[in-house]
Amino acid sequence: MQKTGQPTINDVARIASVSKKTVSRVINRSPLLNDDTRKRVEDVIAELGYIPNPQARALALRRNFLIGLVHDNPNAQTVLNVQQGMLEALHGSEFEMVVRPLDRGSATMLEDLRHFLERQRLFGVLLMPPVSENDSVARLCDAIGCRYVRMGSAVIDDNDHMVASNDREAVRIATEYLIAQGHRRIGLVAGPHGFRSARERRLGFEDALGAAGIALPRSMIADGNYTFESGLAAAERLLDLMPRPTAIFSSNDEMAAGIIHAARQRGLDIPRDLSIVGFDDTPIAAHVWPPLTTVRWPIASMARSAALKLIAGADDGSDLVEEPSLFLSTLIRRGSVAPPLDAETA
Amino acid sequence: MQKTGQPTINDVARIASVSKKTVSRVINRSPLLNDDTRKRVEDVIAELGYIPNPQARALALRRNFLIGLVHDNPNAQTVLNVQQGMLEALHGSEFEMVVRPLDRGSATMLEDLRHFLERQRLFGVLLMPPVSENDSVARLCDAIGCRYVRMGSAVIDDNDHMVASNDREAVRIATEYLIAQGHRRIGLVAGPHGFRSARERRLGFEDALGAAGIALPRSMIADGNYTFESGLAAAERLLDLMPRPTAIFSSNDEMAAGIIHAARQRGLDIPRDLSIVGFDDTPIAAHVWPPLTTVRWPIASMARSAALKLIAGADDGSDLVEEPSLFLSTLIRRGSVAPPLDAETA
DNA sequence: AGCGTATGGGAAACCGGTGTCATTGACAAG
DNA sequence: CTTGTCAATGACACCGGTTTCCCATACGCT
Repeated sequence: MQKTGQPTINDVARIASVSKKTVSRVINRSPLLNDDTRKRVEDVIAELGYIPNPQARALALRRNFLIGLVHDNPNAQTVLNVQQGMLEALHGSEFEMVVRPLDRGSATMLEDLRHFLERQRLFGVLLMPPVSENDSVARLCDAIGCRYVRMGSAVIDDNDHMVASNDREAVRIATEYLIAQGHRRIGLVAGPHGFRSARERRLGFEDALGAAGIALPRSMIADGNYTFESGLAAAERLLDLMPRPTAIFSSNDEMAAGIIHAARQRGLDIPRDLSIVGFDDTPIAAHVWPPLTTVRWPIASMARSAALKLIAGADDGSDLVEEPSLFLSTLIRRGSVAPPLDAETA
Repeated sequence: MQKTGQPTINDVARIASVSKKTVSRVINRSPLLNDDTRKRVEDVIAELGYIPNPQARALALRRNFLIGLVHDNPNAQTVLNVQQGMLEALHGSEFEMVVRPLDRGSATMLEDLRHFLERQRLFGVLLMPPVSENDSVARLCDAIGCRYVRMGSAVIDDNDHMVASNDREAVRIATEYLIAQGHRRIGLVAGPHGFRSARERRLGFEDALGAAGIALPRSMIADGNYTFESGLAAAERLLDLMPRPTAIFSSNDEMAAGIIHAARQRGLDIPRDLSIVGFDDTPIAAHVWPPLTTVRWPIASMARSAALKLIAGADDGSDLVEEPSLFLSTLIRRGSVAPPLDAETA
């Protein structure tokens, strides 16, 4: 009877006149193998174009080779950067990536995730912010026995479960840069409540102002939710102030684009009348006019590292190089910052 | 001995005092079952929280429940919209989505894909443009026995394997709109060679001009490659012309943003001095100033439909509703188009 | 009562791998 | 010449489902 599908381990074993087990040993690079035998089996494998069936392997090994990406991040570029970083790490391994967006705000979010994890029995999941900041999600993974690594803007878990950037420090440095340019009235467009990144960035902002002895009236802080529109609305509030700020730090680029928009509508020139610093260094930052000075967040590298952490120890050759847990963001200087006008007159 | 993992079909069978096969029948809703038995088994399943192991199922059924998304599209928003549409379709089914970016231009691209498909034995793949336009990829899927559906901007395969938008017609309508506003010198920023969408959009543009009896000198066409930078460069070429165009159709939004950028650098006012129409309706279109008049491409719906086509017939309850194969793009009018100045003086 | 037939349900093989343990032969040590 | 050790390999059960086939019972009919 003609076999229809791909060759199996049995075909290889039969043709090479060895047992399945020996073929299995060849595949798994067992050291206890005669070189002649190995060669013979390898030849047959090559000739047949045999590829082990991952489903069967998964069943026998009682674990599968799927890594989940769980996210509820609204920014497409960010999500795709993470995907790219993950896939880079998974490339060459036997793991594949399955993507699971979560509906933040949905009451059944946790239940959905549990269902997903239990059904698919994933080898591990990578948690993207903001859902990664949710401790009950991490506890759920633990309870189910699913490995996980969280990405975030501050260290909120042990090194094996965490890959973080130093948002607070990065924003402090960015703000210090504005201060060094001579700015004293600096506004903040904050991120949404409940986002750890929003909090870290705000703290970094306050750190810098505090260290420079600059007062931060509540009116200089406007809330946003990381969207273009919210940035626009926040900027309108800030630009109505008398005197108005000479610089604004925006907690992400998307909102910074909204701020630019708002400033332009009032006929303000950037950076002459208003300096702006963003965060993320998404493509939008380089595409607005003027190009945005912003903080670059090494997101793909973080995701890559997170994925490597996840599959570390999964026998398949991945060396036990300790993956870093902290990634440093850097300030990218472009054209949206200049000294304030009133500094020149001083 | 304490079982460590999740309950299996054997546990259910033992506790319900039936055979594995009967449990299997319950799971698969076999009609030849006594209601009492069914109830009893269902109770045990609920009590244990039993969930069938997809790996074991995949092995026994000789097929798995993974749908691949194969893409080499540089636009993050587009890719994510497709993912969202796919996941919508897959939601509630037992299928999961695995993502596979391809390195267009890589010589081993086809070999990489073959390797991926053979190893993972995917149930099916969804092909995004531009790779979906590559016939050898489709043939590869056929040869391997992997189902596939292609997304594209023109019908290039039979309805079972294709979900298309009507780019040509949509661009014709968009261009007719520019003509109706009074424009006669209209430039085109074309997409990259080898992209079907680029060709279709160009053809639609030419259709409209031809029907209106407007000549299209070669100089009015500038090549781009769908990136912001290429749009900027193309616009610089077009805006150097004497007389310069009063309107430009850009084959996508990203390049349109570049055109806006270039126009602004020359002190041109949009839309007074230059009207611009884009394509895609990505978020960028609403965020540039002025908001971009563009063609909206129902990409998530297309992806949803494509995924439904893929899993159609996979027993699991999905009705045999015939999924549409052609999706209509629509013109979204925003602020980047106005009548030309010289029309007013005429 | 005897018999065919439909229906519910079980035993065992199978899917394609891996783990455990036994077997074999070669060789060094006693 | 035995015995022990070790390297190389095979036999067989197992992972958790599905499929095939077969049996037992209940029912309708003559």
